[in-house]
Amino acid sequence: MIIVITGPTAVGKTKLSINLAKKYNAQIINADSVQIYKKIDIASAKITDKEKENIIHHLIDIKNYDEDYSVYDYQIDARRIIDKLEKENKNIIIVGGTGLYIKALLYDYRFNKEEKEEYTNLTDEELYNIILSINPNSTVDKNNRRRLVRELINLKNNTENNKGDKLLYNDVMFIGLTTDRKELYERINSRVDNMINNGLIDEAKYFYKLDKNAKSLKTVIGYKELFKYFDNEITKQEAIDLIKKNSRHYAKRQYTWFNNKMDIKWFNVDFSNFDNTIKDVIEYIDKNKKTI
RNA sequence: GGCUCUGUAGCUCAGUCGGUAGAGCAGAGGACUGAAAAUCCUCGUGUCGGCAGUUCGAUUCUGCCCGGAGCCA
Repeated sequence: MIIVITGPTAVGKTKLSINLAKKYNAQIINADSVQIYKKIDIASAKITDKEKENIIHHLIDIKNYDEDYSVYDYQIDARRIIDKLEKENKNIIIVGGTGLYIKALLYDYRFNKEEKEEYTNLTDEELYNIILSINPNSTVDKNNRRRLVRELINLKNNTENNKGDKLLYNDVMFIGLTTDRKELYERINSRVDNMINNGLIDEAKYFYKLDKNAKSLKTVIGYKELFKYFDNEITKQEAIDLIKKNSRHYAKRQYTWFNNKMDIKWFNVDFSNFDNTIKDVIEYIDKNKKTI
């Protein structure tokens, strides 16, 4: 059985995952694109060794900040782990908020080996025109450089995206934790304050000194804002407010993905008594599981 | 008490030489196949502080009133 636990940031996914892992004797596979990296701990609200309660966690802390990692790698790594665990008849819990990673892992997303290319010498418009000359029916977003570059690479490699809507594994349950928007935003705001009080600034400073332009670091919410503060572009308070805002926006984007790309069974979290939430989820799993 | 400025979208403000108004932020919705905590797109009707006057017509001009800021006494 594979249980996917997802949802926006700050709703209690980690806590639920440990409870379910104990209940179903499962191992956990991380599905958070930032927790892949070592030492990005506070910023990513990574589970601590103590909180793991001896549950085996995969794909956490497997890369250094100066190493690249992408969906492509994740798909390979995570599928390998699933295959191994399924052979051993183990239950699997996938936890994380990176929707694309989950989708690419469990559905038939196909990536091909390829050369990297940035096309730095071409403008967006030039890229767009080249794409149209090769494929007049292209629907790429002409303002989105990342997509333009991607599209052109695909065209040059003659690879087309498959539909990717076929689930590759049996007995998978998608569980989402949610709460109303106002409550979520309040939790996000206070979580950011906690991070600040628990050493986020030191953690960011550590990486800032190492390499503030590292690809893996400069996109992390909590670092990118503090880096601006270290560069004296904004005040500390402005940085904190920015972190909160970006976290809120991030949560909103997560919802857009989950609501439109995946079929998820949502549970409203009872924050006053989380055990109720755990009970509801277990009830649902026991009713819908096909194996074990 | 007198003088000056000010009251417009949740917030900060712009604007209408009189024809009922628009930006930024906040917020909302969406896209998404190799940085996805990324990247990108779309969305702004609100007694224009209140009452009266002038006017075909006032948020815009005038008067009074009620808030706010400053200066002088």
